[in-house]
Amino acid sequence: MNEIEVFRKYVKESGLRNTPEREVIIEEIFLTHDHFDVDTLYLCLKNKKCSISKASIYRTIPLLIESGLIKEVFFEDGHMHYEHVLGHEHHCHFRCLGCGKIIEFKEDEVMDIEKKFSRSHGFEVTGHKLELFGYCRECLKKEGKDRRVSTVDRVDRN
Amino acid sequence: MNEIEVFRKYVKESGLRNTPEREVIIEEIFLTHDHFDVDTLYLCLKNKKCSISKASIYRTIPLLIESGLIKEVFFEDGHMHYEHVLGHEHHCHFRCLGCGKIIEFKEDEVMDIEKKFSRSHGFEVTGHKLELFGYCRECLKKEGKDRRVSTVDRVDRN
DNA sequence: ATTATTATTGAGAATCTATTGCAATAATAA
DNA sequence: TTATTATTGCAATAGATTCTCAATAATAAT
Ligand SMILES: [Mn+2]
Ligand SMILES: [Mn+2]
Ligand SMILES: [Zn+2]
Ligand SMILES: [Zn+2]
Repeated sequence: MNEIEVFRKYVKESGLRNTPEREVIIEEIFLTHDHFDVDTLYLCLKNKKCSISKASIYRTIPLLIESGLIKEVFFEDGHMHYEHVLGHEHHCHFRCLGCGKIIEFKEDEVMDIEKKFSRSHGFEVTGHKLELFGYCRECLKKEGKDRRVSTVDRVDRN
Repeated sequence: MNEIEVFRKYVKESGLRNTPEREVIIEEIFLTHDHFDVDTLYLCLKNKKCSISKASIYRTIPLLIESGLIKEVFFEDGHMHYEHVLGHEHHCHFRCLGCGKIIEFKEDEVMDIEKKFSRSHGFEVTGHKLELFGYCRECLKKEGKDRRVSTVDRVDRN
């Protein structure tokens, strides 16, 4: 099932109605694999044949989340950013404090942390969000200061 | 050095000026160890002898972050929430999707993830933010459905 | 201690994101 | 084809944060 089919199914099962506006929004979102936000999405659609009101976009976002198509990634620059869920396996993010670049990476060890916490607290853990931050290679080079450690692990953080 | 002393040092070194308003804000923040947000901080101060304008609070927050006293924890309910850095060792958060409760916990394994990522990418990782979410014991009990797994680990998530 | 410099304050205006009311429209079911 | 009512677009609104500006006050220099 592609994103449109998933959404149609969700809409039907929820007693909602599908509309061309909603499908256009979904198509635009899934045109790339990038993170996105409401405003750039709105402007992209505006610069094409089909312009859709911001209100409709804002009203569609929760439906896309509810239907499992997208999710919130992070709040930045005063507004929320989203990313695909369908067709993307779960991943973590690294944010460069120098240039703002976001790098995605896959990490299984977090599952161990989930399990450990779940076991020790008797909670059910359904997911996580992990963000690392620091400085990317380019930014380190730019600053002249090379990465402090290379093969040897860094010691004592705090 | 306590929080006031740290801030005075920061202010001096940065060529800024210290003010009673700023010290009152800092004192109020460090009165408890809880997460906080601008509005409740503003109301707390208003309900005491010393009322301080919201503008000043908003202008002080970045200074407190810059001086290493506090940091952003998460954006929720339409506004940012903060927590202490000074006097609090780094920790992760669990958020109950049922009741909204936040649980703090300490976790060393994330350091391994940092190191692993740092090594494999040649980046310098300076920190991280890990949030788990799911359902707390009370919410599981309330729902009748007990935690799915107890001693045996849960398998296959996605 | 006095004065000069200029960062900071408070009040309100302005901005920005996100939500909502409402009349017109259109998707579904009968 | 008709009836029902969810959805749309627009404008109004709410809420958080920033900004403007005149008055104030913290520091540095007399
Ligand atoms: Mn991502
Ligand atoms: Mn915390
Ligand atoms: Zn960078
Ligand atoms: Zn709970």
